[in-house]
Amino acid sequence: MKDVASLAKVSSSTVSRTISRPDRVDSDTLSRVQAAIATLGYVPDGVARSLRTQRTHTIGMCIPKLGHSTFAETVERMQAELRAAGYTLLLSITGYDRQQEATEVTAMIQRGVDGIVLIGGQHDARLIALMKARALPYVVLWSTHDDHPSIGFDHRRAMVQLTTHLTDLGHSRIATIMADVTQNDRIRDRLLGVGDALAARGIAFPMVYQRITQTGLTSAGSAMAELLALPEPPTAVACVNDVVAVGAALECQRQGLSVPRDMSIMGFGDLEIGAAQSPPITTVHTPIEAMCKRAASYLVDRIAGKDVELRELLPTEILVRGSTAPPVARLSPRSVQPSSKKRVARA
Amino acid sequence: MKDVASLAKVSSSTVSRTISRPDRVDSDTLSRVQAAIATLGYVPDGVARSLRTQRTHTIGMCIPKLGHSTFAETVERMQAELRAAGYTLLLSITGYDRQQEATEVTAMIQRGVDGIVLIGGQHDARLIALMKARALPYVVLWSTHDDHPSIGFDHRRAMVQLTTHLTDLGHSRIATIMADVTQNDRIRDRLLGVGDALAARGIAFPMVYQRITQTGLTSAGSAMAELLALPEPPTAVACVNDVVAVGAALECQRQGLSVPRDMSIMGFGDLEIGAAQSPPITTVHTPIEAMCKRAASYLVDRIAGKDVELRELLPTEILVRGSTAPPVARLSPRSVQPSSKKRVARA
DNA sequence: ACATCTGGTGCAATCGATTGCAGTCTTGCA
DNA sequence: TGCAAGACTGCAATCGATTGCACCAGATGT
Repeated sequence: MKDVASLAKVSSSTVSRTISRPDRVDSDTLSRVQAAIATLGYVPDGVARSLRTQRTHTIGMCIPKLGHSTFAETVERMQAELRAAGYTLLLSITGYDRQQEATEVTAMIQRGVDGIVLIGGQHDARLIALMKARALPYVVLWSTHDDHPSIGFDHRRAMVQLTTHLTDLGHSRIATIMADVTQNDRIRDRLLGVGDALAARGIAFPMVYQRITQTGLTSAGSAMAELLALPEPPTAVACVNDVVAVGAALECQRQGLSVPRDMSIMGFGDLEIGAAQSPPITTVHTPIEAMCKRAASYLVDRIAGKDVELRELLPTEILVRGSTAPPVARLSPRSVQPSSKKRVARA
Repeated sequence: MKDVASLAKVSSSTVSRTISRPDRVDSDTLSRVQAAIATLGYVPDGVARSLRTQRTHTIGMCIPKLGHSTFAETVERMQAELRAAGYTLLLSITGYDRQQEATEVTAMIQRGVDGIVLIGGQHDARLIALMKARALPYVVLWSTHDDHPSIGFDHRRAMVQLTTHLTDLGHSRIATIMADVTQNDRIRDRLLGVGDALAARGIAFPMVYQRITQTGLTSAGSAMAELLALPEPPTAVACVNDVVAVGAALECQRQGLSVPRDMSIMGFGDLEIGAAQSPPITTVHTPIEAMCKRAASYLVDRIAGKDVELRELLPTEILVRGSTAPPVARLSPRSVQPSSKKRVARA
């Protein structure tokens, strides 16, 4: 910067102003300085700028997993939104480990991020305290909470609707393939939703019907195989997400069962992998783009010092597709629907 | 920091040393300072430290896409490796847009990243010049190049092997579903590999057999449909990656064709989505973990000032699985193999 | 003709750490 | 007892920008 200044025969203040507020600089001087910048290939030092302005234009984001999951899209969207606002994303993948997350976010805070994006409501208490103490803007995605600025979906309600769709079809032996509930409030809510819907119809929901698995086609397949091996296997399975649903469907296919005739299968999240299947998987659409848009603009506003709030539940949309149909055993003519037709219900 | 210093009745130098080189501080003083740090909840300012040390412990990474692709795993691995070395990842997704990539990486450089990770060999010339001018360590993943520190695979050779597997089975009408070659040297190499293998056997490779598509189950399905609609459809299809292969297989299934009896399908990359299919997709395994390990340690060494080089081709492994078999028309008893068995060849 | 305003520029303090050097106090050894 | 070595600690410069304030010249108003 000093070199630029002396080459253009101005002070460093003017160089600085040339970059940050060109309108405050005489047009003659401006072009002289710009020429100097060009010939010297000067790139301003963001670290020094950040030290002075106390702003890094960097947002930290922690997600549990990137692999075959919905979070990839969340990251992609979030990154796009933030880039548009002039921010860069610091990413960390913490594998559902709260402690790890706390460590990583603390490191991010040390690096001076202007804001934080987290997934879900369960976090290390000291981490939350740290962010609040520093008045560091942050936002929680994928679920909504009283004690966090957050935007998400009503997982429980969506699952009630989805499960009610199954009971309406006449199913009474309904199983779930979920992930470990303790690590994840969103999945807990989905499981509760299944319970709600079944309880409302007085349908039993025995523990043997509640399988736990990792997200992944293979492990989902094993879980499905276990269900099929039961003395009285279910006629329908609600899965924690579309990947698991596809894994379950593939296992059925492998065992010579037809979906949806012999087994109805539901997913969650409306991923392409589910939509492209034949039959396509009945699921619930989660408007990730809208979620990321709102979250990003909240964060940006918050960083700008605005006193905004965010505590929002976005509507979800049940997508009834070909993978669910009435059970063969107790096919009641009244409730039969052409299973290939698409029906939509709003939440 | 000043507060901590005065509370502990030492100078700020000592506070600094307490954090960075505790062995240089008297144990009494040390504990006094640590106590002060704890009571004040002091977190050192990484930006200031970076300004002074000229090191941010941050690595910038640009990838083309995150969605349903192999790059998710690359990011996840890379992040894990770098974290272990004390680095945080700055991520940007640039959608195969070179200009965008240049802009984003420049922004990262301004933010003071210690190193850069890029995918593939095609980049904006000014960007490369900028990195070289600043002697900024960087590494290219997924393909190897003379003019970049790089580590990848021999896509062409792997594809030759894969295609030769098809010709060995007796196929002579072999099509490809690739992505746009102009944006991506890796895909170009794979396409060249198909050409090589076919030329070696004197088999024609007409343009109608060379479909271009986006990665994605749905668009892959349409490409497959187009191939099937040809007056003389292929008997085997080599796809740009496993996602596309699965999309193609699903389309076949939808049209009532059986894989591999009526159509042999090959993928690339050994993703779970391909392995979990029935039949599982024949593909080539790319050792992403090893690649990321080597790349990360190269970068770390480079940042540490070591004068290391990296220009490596990692071995790939052809995984012959159930989705490929001899064509029905010219089934020659000698070359038939049980299609569910797995056979492995090293590259 | 004089006071006032305004646009353009430079000075110098500041952001919050790190670190070479020098000073002080022990301790060890001859 | 004297002196060197060694262990701690503090001083102050430094990293590279930003920005409030002061200053100056020229324009404007009365």
